[in-house]
Amino acid sequence: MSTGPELLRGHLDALLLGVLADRPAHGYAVIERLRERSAGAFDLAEGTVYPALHRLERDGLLSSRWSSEPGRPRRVYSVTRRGVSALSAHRGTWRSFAQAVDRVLGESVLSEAGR
Amino acid sequence: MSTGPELLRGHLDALLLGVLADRPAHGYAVIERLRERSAGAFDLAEGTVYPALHRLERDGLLSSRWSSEPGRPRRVYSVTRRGVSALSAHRGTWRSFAQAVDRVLGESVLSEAGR
DNA sequence: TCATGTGCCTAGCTAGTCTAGGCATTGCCT
DNA sequence: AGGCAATGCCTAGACTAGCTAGGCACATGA
Repeated sequence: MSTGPELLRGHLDALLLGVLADRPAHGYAVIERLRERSAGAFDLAEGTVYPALHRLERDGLLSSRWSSEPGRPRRVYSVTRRGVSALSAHRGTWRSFAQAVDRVLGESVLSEAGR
Repeated sequence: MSTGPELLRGHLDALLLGVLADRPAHGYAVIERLRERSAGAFDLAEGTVYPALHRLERDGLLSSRWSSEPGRPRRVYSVTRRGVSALSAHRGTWRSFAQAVDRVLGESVLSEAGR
């Protein structure tokens, strides 16, 4: 990740559900889309994404099927109904989190200049 | 934390520097200020905050002295010059991170409604 | 005197992410 | 034909930041 390590912690599920809510995709494509959508900020390793996808499927937020299209076999993931509502919850959580950080980081902007 | 576990990962240093940049404080007060400023979103355990303060001091971003005022002994932390610039860097990192998450989470808002 | 709030601290756990590997297919270039 | 890069899947184990759960001491007021 170009934004620095560790920042992602706890937000990955939301991001994966976010890209997949748009339209289904296989793991490799998820990584690319995440990189594109974030303008390069999220450049995740496969070892980060695949286990997370598996976990989300195990928890019923994603479902997968093997693509029947010719060429390399791909596991295509879709967001389930439960996944959609989980994403919606994640969005709310993210908003409060971001707002809280903004408040803490923002309120001392003025005092910063006077140092 | 009321916003959920794990989300804080990697953002704690920025938050601590943020509250202390306003004015120096001792650990216990840092926790209270964080709770107030975030409107209850960040309600951190002492076991989270104290080790982090120690680490920041070890890294030269904070300095501490024992309060000479009557009453209970308190270790009061101030942000050092290096801490101020670290905070500024953290602000930049936070902005790109938040922007990237917003982009990933935001772009599928419309498609969410049609489900 | 006994509980509650304040205030400091740390050892060890937990869990999500990352590292570092492995494997197979496709397509291109020489 | 051979080789290499890109695609595409996977997992075991390491790493580490934050959390749990405990300890200690003083102040205050009931």
